[in-house]
Amino acid sequence: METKREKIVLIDGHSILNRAFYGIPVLTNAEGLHTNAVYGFLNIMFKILDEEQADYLAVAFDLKAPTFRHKMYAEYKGTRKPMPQELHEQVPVMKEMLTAMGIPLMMLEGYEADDLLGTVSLAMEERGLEVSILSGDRDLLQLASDHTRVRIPKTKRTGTEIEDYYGADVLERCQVTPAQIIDLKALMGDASDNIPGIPGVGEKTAAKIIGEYKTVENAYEHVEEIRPNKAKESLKNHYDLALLSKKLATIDRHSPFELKLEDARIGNLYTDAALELCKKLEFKQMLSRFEHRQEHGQEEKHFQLLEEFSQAESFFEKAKGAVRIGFQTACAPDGLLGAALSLGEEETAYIPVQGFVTEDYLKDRLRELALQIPEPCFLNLKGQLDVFCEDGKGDCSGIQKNSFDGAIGTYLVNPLKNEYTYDEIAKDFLGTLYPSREELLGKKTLADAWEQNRQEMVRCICYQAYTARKAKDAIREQLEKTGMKELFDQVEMPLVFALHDMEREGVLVKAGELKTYGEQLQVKIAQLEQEIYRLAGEEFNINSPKQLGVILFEKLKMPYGKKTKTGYSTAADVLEKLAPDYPLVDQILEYRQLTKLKSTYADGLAAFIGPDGRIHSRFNQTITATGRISSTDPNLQNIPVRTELGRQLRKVFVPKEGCVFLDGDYSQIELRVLAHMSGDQKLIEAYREAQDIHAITASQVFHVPLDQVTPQQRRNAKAVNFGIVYGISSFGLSQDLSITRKEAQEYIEQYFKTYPGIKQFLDDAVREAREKGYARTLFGRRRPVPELQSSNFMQRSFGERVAMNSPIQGTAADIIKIAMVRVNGRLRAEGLSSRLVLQVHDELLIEVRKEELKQVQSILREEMMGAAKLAVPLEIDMHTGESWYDAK
DNA sequence: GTAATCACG
DNA sequence: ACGTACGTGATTACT
Repeated sequence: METKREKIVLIDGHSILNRAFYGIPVLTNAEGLHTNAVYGFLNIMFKILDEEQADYLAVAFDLKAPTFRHKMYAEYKGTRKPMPQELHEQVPVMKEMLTAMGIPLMMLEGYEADDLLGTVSLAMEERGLEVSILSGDRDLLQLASDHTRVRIPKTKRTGTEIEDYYGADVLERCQVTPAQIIDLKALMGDASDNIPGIPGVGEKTAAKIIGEYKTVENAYEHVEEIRPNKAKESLKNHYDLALLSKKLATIDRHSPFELKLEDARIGNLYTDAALELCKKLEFKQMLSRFEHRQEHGQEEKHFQLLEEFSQAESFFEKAKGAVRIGFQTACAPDGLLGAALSLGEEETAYIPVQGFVTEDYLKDRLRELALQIPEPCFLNLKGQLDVFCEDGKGDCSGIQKNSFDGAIGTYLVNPLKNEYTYDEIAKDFLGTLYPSREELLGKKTLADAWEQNRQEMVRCICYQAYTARKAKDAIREQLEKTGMKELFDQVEMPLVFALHDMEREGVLVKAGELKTYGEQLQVKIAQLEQEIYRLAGEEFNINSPKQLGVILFEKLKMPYGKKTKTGYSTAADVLEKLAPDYPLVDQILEYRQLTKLKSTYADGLAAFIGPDGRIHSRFNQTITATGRISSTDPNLQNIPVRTELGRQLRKVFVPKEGCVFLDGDYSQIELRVLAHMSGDQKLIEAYREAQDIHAITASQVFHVPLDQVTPQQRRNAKAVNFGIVYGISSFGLSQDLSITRKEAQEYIEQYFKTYPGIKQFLDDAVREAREKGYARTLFGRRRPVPELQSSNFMQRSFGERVAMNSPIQGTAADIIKIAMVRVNGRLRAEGLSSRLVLQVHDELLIEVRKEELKQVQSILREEMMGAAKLAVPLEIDMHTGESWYDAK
């Protein structure tokens, strides 16, 4: 019987860490420690181990002290470029992690990792093992043989693919033997490894020479035969360099390093120490590996499934005496499946709708409890409010007073998280690791999971109720510590109810007219399509930027402006520059506009019209980094308005019978916020004086009387005003205005000279964000800006713009949220049946009962204008109409 | 699943 | 030298 050869995997530590660092976007833990390289390293390491089922593993690192080969090179030319701080700080962490996993580190004073890999691979091969060397460095190809495989990870668009080289593969793909890789590098050099090579000899020439003469030495024996002449001369002039380069490129396979094989045997990688480190680094996905391997019984909660009516009854009886309860309902599209309640550490139970526990019974009990107990707790309350509101009227006021939503609280504490699920919240505030919903249920719906995987489904719902109750104190503590208690209690929590009301209300859409609109578009699209094919001389997919690029820039040889990662840019701003000269481009722009309207809006919206004829979009409160809300399924915050054809769409959004639309929108709220926050006297006065702020800006910046400002000057001033709000840069402004950077820079300087308070404010905003780690709004909302610590210029610049923009955009978001809460509250308090239906960042749309119009107009005006007391007035424009189109 | 494009504030 | 405006979401093509 043939015995299987044992396998060892050897990893080139710095090389893989380096690849991971540049391949994975910034990742930091709560302490601000960068973790992306360690994360990427572990990912690829696990992938290799899973795939190879190896028996042994060791990782090689260079030591800090200059090695023999470095020294030689240092004599030749300086030292290596230092690695960035963000990577540097991860090296010890990586070593700690490997050590925690019981993986030996191979290091030896005076030798590079390459040498250790070369030495150990040779020794292991001689002992009869199969060797795999994992490295990003092609230098190591010289180590490949029949039993040593060099594995080089490549980052492809589809993910990481690994190129494998045995000895024969090197010959096949590089046209030289592994040993000749050394000679090849000696001639062509390797910048990344600081091998100088022969000047003027690149990859092609080097391959040709080595292909013919096999070694550097032999090449010099026949140096006179070498062609081209340039290469020959360079070789002759740099003999010493060739020898040095060869020495540098040669990996020492006989260093005095010895790996004790038993130390490298792969045991349990998922040790307690590694688990702790993963927790500290916040490697959530990595942690699931630990959970699968170790029985972590200690965290298993006492979750009960109460299937009998009598059990449910007595549980509810006990619940009545509780102070704090965590709630989590389980909803399916067609009704309530059940609910979990968490009363205390050992008292969390799931009660399914079945038998005598009917949906109505359960709802009544839940509502009753939530109204009665002092501290009802939730995660994602808005999604559950239908269950807790009184039937019919949708009145949730009863539970509004005390209820606490931990997901909203967590969002305020850190708005950059992708998810605010129970497992994330437990990790952040309880320091415990619960299996996520995905881990428990996969992609199953709750209803399916209840049928197929009952135990896990119950655990999932119970974890949510449990975490909602358990995490409350820790979250509140953070909110107080960070000065966001008031924002949470007075704005975000009440907003949950306002948003719920809006979602429930929906907005009426004329389905028939929407359909007609789409059909009219389709007719024009078909015509344009034919015209485009005619002008292009062939049929192609106009929607494919790739195909379009080929037609425009290769076939028709139009000058291309920008390039994207994958090809020519066909974005609108590029095409607009071409449109005057090419009728085809003009047609394509129109085609784009029409197809967008058709697919996203005409067809897209139609699919969301419910049985009640209305669209119930979702308004998300935990998505944006700045504090704005977002709208999905469908997005009603980007309905066209800028072009007339698109704007027509708004005619299908109408009030119901007996109602009109009332629309209020803030006039330049962000600039007004800027005027207030900066305290710039000139800008404040400008706003107190007159309406047209852009013209005033132009007048002051360009030193011309207000009545002599040209339209061009006004446009420029307007662009600068926008730029300021976005975190001004001369590049961005020059792009926007199609001027040079220098001119843009002059505008900016002139602007700052006119409004010195603004310059001061923006500088302070960046400085404060850099010092404290976050930007802050007028109402105390925070946005972390970790990019400011980056050593990468581009990322740091981005951080600076964010630090300037977030307080402005965020404060405007705070203000309209306050207005919404107050408007919604007054509509209900004053017994009106008019309701908010949409919010579009600086605009509110209300469906108003006609007889309530006067009263609602006052409410909307008062609450929008009065939402904040600023140094400048908060002006609004208000309109009524029989459609959204008419009300704007 | 990602990239490109384009709709909004 | 670097190579961008801030914040979102939906659709389409393509791998």
